[in-house]
Formats: sequence, C-alpha cells, structure tokens
Amino acid sequence: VFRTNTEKKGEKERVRAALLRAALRLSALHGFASLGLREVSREAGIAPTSFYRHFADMQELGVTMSSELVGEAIAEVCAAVRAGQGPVASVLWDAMFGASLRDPELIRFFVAERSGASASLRASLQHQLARLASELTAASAAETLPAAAADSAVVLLIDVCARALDETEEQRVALRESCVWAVERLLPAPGERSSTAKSGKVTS
Amino acid sequence: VFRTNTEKKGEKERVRAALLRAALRLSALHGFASLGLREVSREAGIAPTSFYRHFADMQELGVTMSSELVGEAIAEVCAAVRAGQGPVASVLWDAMFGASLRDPELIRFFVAERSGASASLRASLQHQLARLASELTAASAAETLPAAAADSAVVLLIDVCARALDETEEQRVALRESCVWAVERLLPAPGERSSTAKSGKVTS
DNA sequence: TGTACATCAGTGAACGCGCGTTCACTGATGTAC
DNA sequence: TGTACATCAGTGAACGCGCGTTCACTGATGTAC
Repeated sequence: VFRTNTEKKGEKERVRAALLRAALRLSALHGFASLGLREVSREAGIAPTSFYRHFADMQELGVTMSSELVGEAIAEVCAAVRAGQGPVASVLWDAMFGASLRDPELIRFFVAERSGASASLRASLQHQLARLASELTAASAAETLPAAAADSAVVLLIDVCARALDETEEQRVALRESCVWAVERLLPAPGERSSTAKSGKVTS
Repeated sequence: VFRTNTEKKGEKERVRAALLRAALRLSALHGFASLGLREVSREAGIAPTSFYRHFADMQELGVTMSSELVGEAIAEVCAAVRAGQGPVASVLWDAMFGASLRDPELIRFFVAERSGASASLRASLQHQLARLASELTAASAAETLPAAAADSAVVLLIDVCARALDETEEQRVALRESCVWAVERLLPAPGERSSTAKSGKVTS
C-alpha cells in the first residue's frame, strides 16, 4: 500500500514523457494555444480519457513542459557558462545554439510561448529565462550593468537561436557573429570599460 | 454599376474596422491563434455569416491586422525617429512607448504574434519590424554596424515596451533607462566609437 | 509459497457544445434611362 | 423626375465535426498475511 514500484511506475513515466514530447512536436506546428487534449493524446498513442491520469488539463501539461523540458536545457546552458573557457558571449552562443540543434522544437516552444497566450506558461518560461540571466550576471562585471542587461541579452540570444535554425550554414555563421557581438555589447566582461554614458546625450 | 459610393461603402468600412478591433481586443485575452470566426463576429456585433463579407478566413484578418493596424503604428514611430531631435534611442523609446500607451493591445499583439503560430502572420509582422529597423540603420553610423544590429535593437525595444505596460510608473522609468541604454549600446550614433572588438577574445 | 485483496493506468461509449461553412433570402442603396 | 433593375452587406437555419469531460469497467501489477 505504501509503495507501488518498478514496472508499473516506469510504464507510467514513459507514457507521461510521450505526452510531453507529443505536445512539443505539435506546438511546433500549430502553437501550444491551439493544441487540444484529444490531439495530444492521439499523437502520444493513448485514449483521450487516459490523458487525465497524467495531467489535470492542457495548462498543467504546458507548465510541466516548461519546468521539465525547458528547465533541463537551461540548466545545461548554465553549466556550460559556468564551466566555459574564453569569452562569455561565445560560450553562451555555442551552448544555447548547440542545445537548439539537438532539440529544435524545444527552443521554438520557448521563444513562442514566452510571449504566448497562457499567463501561467509565460510566467514559468520567464522564470527559466531569469535563471540563465542571473548566471550571466554572475559571470560579468555586475557593478557596471543595469539590472536588465542580462535579461536583454538572453531575450536576444534565444530569439536569434530560434531564427538561426531556419537558415543556411552561412547565415548561421553570420547570425552567430552578430549575436555574439550584441551580447558582448550588452554584457561587457569584467574589467572592460563601457564607452557609452548610462543615460541620454550621446551625440546631440 | 461602375462605382458604389458614399453611404454604403462607409458602412462596410465601419464594420470591417469593428472586426479588426474586436480581434485585437480578444487576442489580448486568449492569443490570436485561439480566436474563432464566430467569437470575433460576436464581439464585433454581427452575425457569423457576415464575417465572410469582409475576410475569407481568420488568417486573412490576421494579416490585415498586421499590415493596417500595426503598419500605421510603425509608420508613426518611423516618422518620429526621422524627425526626432536628440539621441536616437530616447526618441525611439518615447515614440514606441507612447504608441503602446495609446493602444496597449496593439503592441501586445505585435510582440506575441511575431513568434506566434501562424506563418503568414509572423512574416507580415517581421516585415513591419524590418521597416523600423531600416529606419534606425539609416539614422545611425551604418558602416560600423553588423547588419542585424538594428533588428536586435527593435526586438528588444518592443519586448520591453510590452512588458513595461504591466509595470508601475517607477518600474517604467527604470525600464526606459535600461532599454535606452541597451539600444545605445547596439546602435552607436554616428561618430561614436565602439569599444568592443567585433569578434571573440575580449577577455580570454 | 499461495491466496485473497487493493491499486490504478488505460479504455470505449456517451453527453452536450461551439465551431466553420453552405445556402437561399431580405432589404436598403445605388444606377440606368 | 419617376420607375425598373442591379448590387451586395447582413441574416437565420441547418449541416456535420471534433472538442472536453463523465462514467463504469478491465486487467495487470503490487501488497498482506
């Protein structure tokens, strides 16, 4: 009565993962907001009624996609930044774009639903984004940066990564350079001096 | 037979505008992808079947929202940048955030659907964004900028504008400063020197 | 070990509902002469 | 000017469809003793 173990639990876990992957695959096509419980269950190979054994509704499934699937990818990128050698911006791009290549649907989901229709999903994805941003702030010269600089850098990063997936290899190289350049501008490494005054009146 | 004029045309135009505004209002709540033809028609005060007198389907309505509603707002911001006195970044923020305050649902639509589910709508909104980006490139020191710098600046700008709408006045001031700072970093005004090398190896 | 019981993921039938779309029609407005 | 006709935005009834959700049930797995 206390524990139900091994075989039974593992099987449930596999179906749950199938639902998450099915939803990810389908939202790359139509967008998460337009997904139906029956559609996702069909794609996962179970009866519609079985959906409820795993999630209360589509909203709960969406938040789980964020906290588990996106969360794991972000954790990898954070680890790469923490451990990385050389310029932060390059390490950051390579880690994030690498993750995007391994799982293109995941970053598309991330970018699209960060501004999507579901408030709870937006909030959950914003939290994932903030995790990476605070990792970046820690890796930079914190005292000279506006609080939102790292957030801006991450917003740009994921946007460009998602767009780069649709491009040719040549274009990707150009986008990498352009994105690394922008992130370096936004996140000067420790010791680097900013050439731009913090507010207004640069030219005039 | 050749012309059908005055009263009749004006009335049709008014219903058409009501449909566009209804769709904008509703997509601020649920997201455009989840809108139905019946729902929009109801909100606009017409019978569902009358929808077809104006648009072939929801996709066509969405693209029209982009080209007409968003298009007009972007044109205003472009004009402000072209005519503006002082630092480009400040003028840009004030024009864009001013437009956002006047029509909050419009910029939310812009930001959300730029990464949304409909490919044709995405493309149309990307076009609007590019119009503003090229205006900015023209206002800056073109020869020193990566091609995508202005695009990055505009992506950041609209993202922050949309988020600022949900914040207190204090927070908005902070977001303005942070966004202006970021845009200035990405778009140095003519004559300003960049302190960051174009690729890699800043710290090592 | 063997037996009786509890758990619970998965199921198929059924429900009421809102959807997109078609159709033939109305009636006000505009045009021809 | 008056009359007959054309146009066309808006309508209500009707259709078939896929949706989310409920329900009672099955049967394999795990537990108690």
